Amino acid sequence: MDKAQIADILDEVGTLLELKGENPFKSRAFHNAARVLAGVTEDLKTLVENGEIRKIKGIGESTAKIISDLVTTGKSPDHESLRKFFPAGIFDMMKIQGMGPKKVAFLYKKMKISSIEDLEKAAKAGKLEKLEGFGKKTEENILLGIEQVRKHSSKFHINVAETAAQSIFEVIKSHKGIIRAELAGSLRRRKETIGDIDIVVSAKKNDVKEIMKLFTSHKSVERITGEGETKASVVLNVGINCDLRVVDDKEFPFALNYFTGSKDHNVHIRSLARENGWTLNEYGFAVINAGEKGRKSKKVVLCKTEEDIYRAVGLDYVEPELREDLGEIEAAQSGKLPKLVTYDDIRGTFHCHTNYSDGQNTLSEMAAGAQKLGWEYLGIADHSKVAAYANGLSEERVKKQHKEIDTLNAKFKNFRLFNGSEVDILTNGDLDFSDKVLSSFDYIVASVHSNFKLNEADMTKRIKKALKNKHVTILGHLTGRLLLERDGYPLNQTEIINAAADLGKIIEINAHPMRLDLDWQIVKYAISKGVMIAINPDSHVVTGLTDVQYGVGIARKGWCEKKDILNTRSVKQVEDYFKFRETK
DNA sequence: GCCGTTTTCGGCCCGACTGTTTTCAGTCG
Repeated sequence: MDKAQIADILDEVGTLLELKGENPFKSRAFHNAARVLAGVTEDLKTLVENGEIRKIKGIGESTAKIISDLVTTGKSPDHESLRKFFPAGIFDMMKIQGMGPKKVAFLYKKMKISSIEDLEKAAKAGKLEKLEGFGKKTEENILLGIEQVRKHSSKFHINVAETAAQSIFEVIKSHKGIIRAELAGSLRRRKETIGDIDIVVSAKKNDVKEIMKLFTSHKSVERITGEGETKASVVLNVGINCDLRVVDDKEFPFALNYFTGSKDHNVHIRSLARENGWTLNEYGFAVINAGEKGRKSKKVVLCKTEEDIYRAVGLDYVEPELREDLGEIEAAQSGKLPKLVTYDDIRGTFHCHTNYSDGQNTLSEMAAGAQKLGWEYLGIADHSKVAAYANGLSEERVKKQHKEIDTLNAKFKNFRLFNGSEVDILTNGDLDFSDKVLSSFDYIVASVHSNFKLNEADMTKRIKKALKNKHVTILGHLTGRLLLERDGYPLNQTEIINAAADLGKIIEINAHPMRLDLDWQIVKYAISKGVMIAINPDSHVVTGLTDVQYGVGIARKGWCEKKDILNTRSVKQVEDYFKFRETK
């Protein structure tokens, strides 16, 4: 059983304890252990065998026992005995907005409701409104919530969320009463997938009502789910939840910090504030009165920016991308935060699509976008012919594109388009173009886009065969996170990286350059083997100019050097990031 | 359940909003 599965079970134990109505701190301990475990990089089996697992902060006697049981036998008696109390469908019910552990457990005990279907039936029959603590409104909201769960994914890819957010954010930001405005939450932390959009603004009191109205009446709002004096919540028509919070300008940095999260980062920061005798909330610091615990007096530390807040609790400024309570706070205490790759470090990217295939922009628009960002090159890698779904290029269209690239390149100064192709790896490991056509490109990205259902051994064999093709420069999306919330296809990543190391190939990792958490172990392994990596958040949805905004090519050695596009600064920073992660 | 360089017991972040309630529990982030 792997680490992710074990973390899921610890989470489930935490939820089961909540359902049982146990001490909330007890259930939190399990959720916390799950999170800590997910960030552990060492081999779990070794940690269990040598007892080191107990030394990890957040993993105690009980959680270590569950982990140990799962690692050695694949089963945990503690987990299984808890599962007997509630049927599996109960977890689905908790995905419905407004349905927490108390309500779910109550409905199960009272009415034996144990699935979304049961719940829907009961709500439609009007059986819920008569129950204690429930009412007509709750019943309606449950039905709306069920509809939403069925209609939409609970997570959205960052560029879907960002597009939705920008449209409403621009309108709010342009209101004359706005003093400061930021997109917060996981969007600001640049997570790969986004649960909901958080907007934090500061404004004069007189304008608050109008700003709230502007928000709830925006054209992209499908439904208003909450509307108070300073906070409103809506569901946008793409299905994503969006919250607006309006505060006084002196509270803005605190609100921004609070709503950027992550929750675990906030909790840790607050405990640091407590050590100083303060409480911290979204409005500011307050001192805790001695003797009268919990009572607050006036604010003690004036902070104009987030930097000030971090300084006040003795920390270096922590970039939003690092705020996960995975060691960044300890690093900030000792001045050991890594310097992140920034957009200024990016000199170009290799995996971009144009409207020749499934991109949204023309070659010249893409080139113009890249130059506007100060980049030195852009690699065009449209799809190959078998990718009919993506309007893949035939041999004739490849020639046409090359001509157009040549014409454009002749006009550029200090900028260059590389003519590449994202060529499909066919089921048998062959590539989708002949050798002759392949040799007409500057470089080839070889990717799997079909037959994902092969078993691990066959998929690995297929990719290794493609890697051996001398024309292949980059293996596209090794991590294979092609679709939202899908973990990609089965393949032996270690074996592939070893092969790439032997053959001098580049591996593409689909993760935001500043957020390599999801894949950092495999990236670290690649670097340790001397394999060059190219990082993209998710090539499959990165089409059109969004490529230019998100994509990053990080070259380590080899073919890029020949073309004078080595990006040593970024590599250094990525390596620093890994060193930082490694010491956690 | 987990933690601790003042601690092995007594804390554990904190507030807005909703819907149900006559003062608050539950949910959410």
